[in-house]
Amino acid sequence: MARRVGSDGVRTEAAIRDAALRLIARFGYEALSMRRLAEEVDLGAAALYRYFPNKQAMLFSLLKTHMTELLAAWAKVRLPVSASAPVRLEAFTRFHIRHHLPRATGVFLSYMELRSLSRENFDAIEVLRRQYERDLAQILADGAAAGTLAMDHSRVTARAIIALLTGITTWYREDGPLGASEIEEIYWNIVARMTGIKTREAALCS
Amino acid sequence: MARRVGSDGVRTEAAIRDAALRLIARFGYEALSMRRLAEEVDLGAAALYRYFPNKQAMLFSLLKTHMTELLAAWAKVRLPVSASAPVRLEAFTRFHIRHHLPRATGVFLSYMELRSLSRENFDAIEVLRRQYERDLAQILADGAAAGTLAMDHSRVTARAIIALLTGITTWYREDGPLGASEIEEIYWNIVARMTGIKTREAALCS
DNA sequence: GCTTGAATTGAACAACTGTTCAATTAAACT
DNA sequence: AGTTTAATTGAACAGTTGTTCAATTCAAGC
Repeated sequence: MARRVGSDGVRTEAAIRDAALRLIARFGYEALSMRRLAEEVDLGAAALYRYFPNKQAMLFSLLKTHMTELLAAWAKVRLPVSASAPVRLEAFTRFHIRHHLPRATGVFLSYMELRSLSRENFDAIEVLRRQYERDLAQILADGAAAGTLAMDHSRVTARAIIALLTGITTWYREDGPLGASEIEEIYWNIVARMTGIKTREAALCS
Repeated sequence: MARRVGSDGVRTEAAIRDAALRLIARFGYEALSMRRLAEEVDLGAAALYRYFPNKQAMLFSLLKTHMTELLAAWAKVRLPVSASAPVRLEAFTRFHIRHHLPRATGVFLSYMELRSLSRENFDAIEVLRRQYERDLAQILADGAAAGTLAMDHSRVTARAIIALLTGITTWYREDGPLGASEIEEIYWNIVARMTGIKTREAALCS
């Protein structure tokens, strides 16, 4: 039967999280039963309760991990405010695409299953989401103030950009016609245009 | 009252559809039980099966109605190809926002619960969705060909625009700080910029 | 080999699932 | 009135749900 790695509970937990992400993305949180998930990782359903106190906590843990990983990864590549807004914006755009494309299932979950969270769990995730959004809005506001970007509402534009970039994951396929780097270029051009960049690709507006 | 069909069966069905839309948007399709839905409209659970053959058919009906209404409404305001691409694009943008803002729950469902559809039901909805998307892509392609718009990939840009516009429904609140018409202006400016419009607001690029 | 403690299990629980159907009520038509 | 048809129901069916727990298997330390 299941040839588990014994006391290496870490690998087991990772396998559970992985399967849970995949199955929830495919069928939805409510539609996924603990028995089905357990079967996927060759365990009895009861064994799952050694890794998560209950189903809701499992979902919360998945979503929270996704968001904290996102913020941690962004913190690593984020440019200092001393850099110009267009350069910081390009860094954000490329980072967002690079980080999200290989994590399509996690992204999907994070935007779809928020409603399955209890109120307090939802609030905890929302705080993280807004932090990310605010970071982008700040870049846009800085650019508008410095005259290197041109847009009407930095907060609204930030939301629009994130929606547009995240939407990639709904149609991107690894074996599709467009490669990740092509997509990166196309979308960076789009973002550059919609924020009225002036320092780069000025030819676009001539 | 002269019709043979039902006392006010139509009104009952509308009430059921309404409640179903609301409850599914809030808790998800899988999480909504027929008994809970029936309770919401003061019926026994069994009575629902007079209006829909089963739960899956109900969801499909809701999503299909949403999409056909969208396409029908768009067909009414769509401009002929004789009009310039920028004008047609503006019509599309404003239409999309006006149509979606008062239908937030339906929109949410249409993008969230696709995975809860059976394969064939999914395909039927997908056909409609792509038709809408192709319509926008055609406008962009026409504009690019005529030189009145400038973008790299009309298909990709069409998806980006729809994602960005539809994303409004995730944060728009009727009692929020931004009114519908304000949002319409902001987003039309965004779309105009990202498609490199040349005939209007040329000052943006100067 | 024996002990220890963690990992896993099968069985059980009570509640809930979508769906069916004969029986019943409500309404419409004659 | 009565007759016909539509609308609704309660009860039942056969599964499934998340979760608990005593009993068991397992891997490592002695």
